[in-house]
Amino acid sequence: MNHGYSQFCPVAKATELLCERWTLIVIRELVAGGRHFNELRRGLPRMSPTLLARRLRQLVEYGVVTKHPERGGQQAYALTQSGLELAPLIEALGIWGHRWVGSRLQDGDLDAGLLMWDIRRGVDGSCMPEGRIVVTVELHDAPEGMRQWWLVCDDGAVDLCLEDPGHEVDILVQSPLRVLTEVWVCHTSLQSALDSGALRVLGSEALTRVFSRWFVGSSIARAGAASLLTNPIAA
Amino acid sequence: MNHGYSQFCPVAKATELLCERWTLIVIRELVAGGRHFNELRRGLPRMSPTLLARRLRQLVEYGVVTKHPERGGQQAYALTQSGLELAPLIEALGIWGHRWVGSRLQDGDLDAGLLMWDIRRGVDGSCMPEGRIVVTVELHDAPEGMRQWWLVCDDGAVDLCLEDPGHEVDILVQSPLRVLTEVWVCHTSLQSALDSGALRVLGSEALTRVFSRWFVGSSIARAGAASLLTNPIAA
DNA sequence: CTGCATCCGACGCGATACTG
DNA sequence: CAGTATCGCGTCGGATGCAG
Repeated sequence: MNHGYSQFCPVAKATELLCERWTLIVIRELVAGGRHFNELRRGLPRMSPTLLARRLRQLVEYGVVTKHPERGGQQAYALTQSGLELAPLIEALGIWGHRWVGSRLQDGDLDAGLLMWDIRRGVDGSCMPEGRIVVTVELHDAPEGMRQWWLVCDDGAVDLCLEDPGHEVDILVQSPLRVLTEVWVCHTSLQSALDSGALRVLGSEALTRVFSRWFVGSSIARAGAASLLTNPIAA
Repeated sequence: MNHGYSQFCPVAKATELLCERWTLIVIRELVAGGRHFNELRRGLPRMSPTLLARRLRQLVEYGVVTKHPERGGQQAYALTQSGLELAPLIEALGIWGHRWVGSRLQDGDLDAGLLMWDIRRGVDGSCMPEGRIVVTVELHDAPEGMRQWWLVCDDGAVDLCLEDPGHEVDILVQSPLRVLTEVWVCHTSLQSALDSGALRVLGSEALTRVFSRWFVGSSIARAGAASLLTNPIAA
């Protein structure tokens, strides 16, 4: 017996491929726009490169992902049609997870680097005014070396730095890691985090108002929160 | 590190629970109506009872399944609200699997006992005329002892036997295991299997005509085939 | 018969280090 | 940057046993 289920059922055949450890998380990264090996790794900090390589190879083999070389020796991964059709499935899984296991965030699930990486690609750049806006995030209880971050927004594009890029800071965010994470995954509203005083946003009034529209939460979490509104949990 | 992903993303949290080995297949069995431990086992012939017990315990712990004793010392498992909300997800997974990995049926995926068990609960009993109808299935290339089956239909209910119940046979089906499986999962149409001569349905003309409406294929495979019609794979 | 618990062997996985 | 090499451990599968 290999790793299969020895079942003809289409659910079992799909599960054989998709529900091996890490596979769906890798696909989530690809759906979110990851293209290169080490770019994917940033969204998968606890996955060993060996296993990521193996999973990508499997996905290519099953026709879910393509891999082709770019100039400079880089390899570019992309979802095929069959992979793109997994996007609604990932979203449904996220909605279910948000609704039913979202409150089970253990301390071990908190990760400052992962959070900031997800924020970098998830904020709504179209909200920001023209020109360069620098947002500093201070996570005072994060591990040493992961406490201060800079998000440099320039015409919709966002850069993430762990070292001071030297620009003037426009918005300063201060929060415990857990609070910022819970706001980002739409488990707590930004407003209630502000009201409680756990999270602070400092800057000009105009910019702090923009912040609340810019910092909307990860797209998957937003979908989960939206489905909660239309379909509340029965008491 | 335990078995988690150390990620706050709702997809990762859902995956931690749902995408462990066998978990989704167990839920599929519950969605399909399985209630008791050994009833579930019939749909999971390659899963060890130890692991099934462990998975059920996990699902109860996460509030996806409830377990309560019935008269006679039996335990009844049932999906909670959160478990019921996984049904569309399972279906979507089945549709994807049918579309993209359905043709990857290896010989090891064929299982006469599992097929007949799935047929037993998947046929459309409402098509059958009043009174008792006995359908015999002969899978001549199945393993010794799994070659002849009786489906006794009585007012919508269907009984599956591996030994001759002694009634008169109304419909006789003869087929290789692979052909009947592929028809059941809607990978081959019943008509083309009949035309090729691989599959034979013997009996009165009226009953063999009923058979084609009765033997419609597993519900998950039907959903997959239907989605193929409305959304064909681009060439 | 149902619903597990226990033991053991195999292998998938994680961590770390290293290479073209 | 994009992986491969190696090794130890944990989890899974299979067989067996057993209580209600």
